[in-house]
Amino acid sequence: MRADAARNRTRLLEAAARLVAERGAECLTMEAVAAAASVGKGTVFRRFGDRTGLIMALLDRSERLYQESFLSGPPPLGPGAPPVRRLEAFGVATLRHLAAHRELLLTAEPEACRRLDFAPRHARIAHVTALLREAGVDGDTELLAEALVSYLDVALLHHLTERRGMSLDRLEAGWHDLVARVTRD
Amino acid sequence: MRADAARNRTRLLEAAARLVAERGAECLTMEAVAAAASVGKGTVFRRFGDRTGLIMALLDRSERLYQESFLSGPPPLGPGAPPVRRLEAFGVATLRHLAAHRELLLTAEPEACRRLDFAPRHARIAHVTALLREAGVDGDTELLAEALVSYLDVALLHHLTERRGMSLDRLEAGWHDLVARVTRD
DNA sequence: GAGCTAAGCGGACCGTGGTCCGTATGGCTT
DNA sequence: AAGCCATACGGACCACGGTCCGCTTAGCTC
Repeated sequence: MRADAARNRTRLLEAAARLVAERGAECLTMEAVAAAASVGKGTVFRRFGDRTGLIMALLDRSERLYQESFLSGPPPLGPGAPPVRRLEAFGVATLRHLAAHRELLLTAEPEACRRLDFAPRHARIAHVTALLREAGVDGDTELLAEALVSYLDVALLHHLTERRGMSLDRLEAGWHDLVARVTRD
Repeated sequence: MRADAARNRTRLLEAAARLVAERGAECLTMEAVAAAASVGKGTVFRRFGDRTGLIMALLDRSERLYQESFLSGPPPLGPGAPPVRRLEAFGVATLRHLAAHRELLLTAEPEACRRLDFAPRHARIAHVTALLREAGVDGDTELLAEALVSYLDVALLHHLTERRGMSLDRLEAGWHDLVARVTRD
């Protein structure tokens, strides 16, 4: 990547972050970001592909931390704790991660529906599948993982907390319950 | 509703159905429907609110039939069979319903993500909640229903069958497994 | 440092969903 | 039959995501 491209990339990310901070995620239009970074609109698209790509780039740092925490962090989230315990912690961590970035993720989702195969989800599926197997769950663990991870969804989280008035605590308890039901033999 | 409005409504629905049949769901743009019905674009929006509304109207008949089948149809889907058996049948019926209208539903979904509260989903949640209680499942049945219904999602179905190459049979088996795990005590 | 070329840039342009508002008319009242 | 007005119409208009392509420039080569 050429120097000017790298510079523009960081300028765009900074401008985008500033926009979100000052005016909310809804004002994060591609044109506004371009203008705020004093750059052409085409440049934004070349750097990030599309709106979802830009948002993913914005969340990248947080996503890495989150991912590391369950892949190699301390127990009970990371390795060292029994698999079911890790699964419980994973769901809670994920719900909180989603809640923290809810605003941004929701404005990205329209595109992401089609992108149910985007990288973060893949990682979650793989992780849950591994934990289920480790826990000795038999049957179609891959599909079971898909079902479980579907519960850990921003849109669902948003719907249940905002529209249906459920607390995050309740969702977390729901996850514990779900894991317990699925893993007991 | 005035007579001309009613006439335009049916003309629009016919035009939309024709468009989908002839050129696929992707060509179902609001402007194309308006043109095909020889009507102004504004009229389409007034009648159906937005694109999702139009698509829901298009699927309304099928949705009613589907809904009736599990609310008052013959067992094991309808009343008469034991609740767990009905739950199993419900999932299979829903997966097939979704698969049948996949194309149309997918092009509507972008909007529908925000609309996790749209009527059909409500009905499904209510139904599953009732069956879980009837089956003697204790705990947060409402939330458990949300988790189960999240598995019955067009976008997920599409992803798993097209992108991951799973068969519909496998998804149905996965539902049976899920129900078994959740309801056993 | 001149010349070359791939990489990058930017903004005009397009399609689509959705809004708005001035105009037309169905159909009720008298 | 005439008058009235709520209802409905239609298309110009807007915002935004995304594409395209002719122009610019970083930075390597000689």
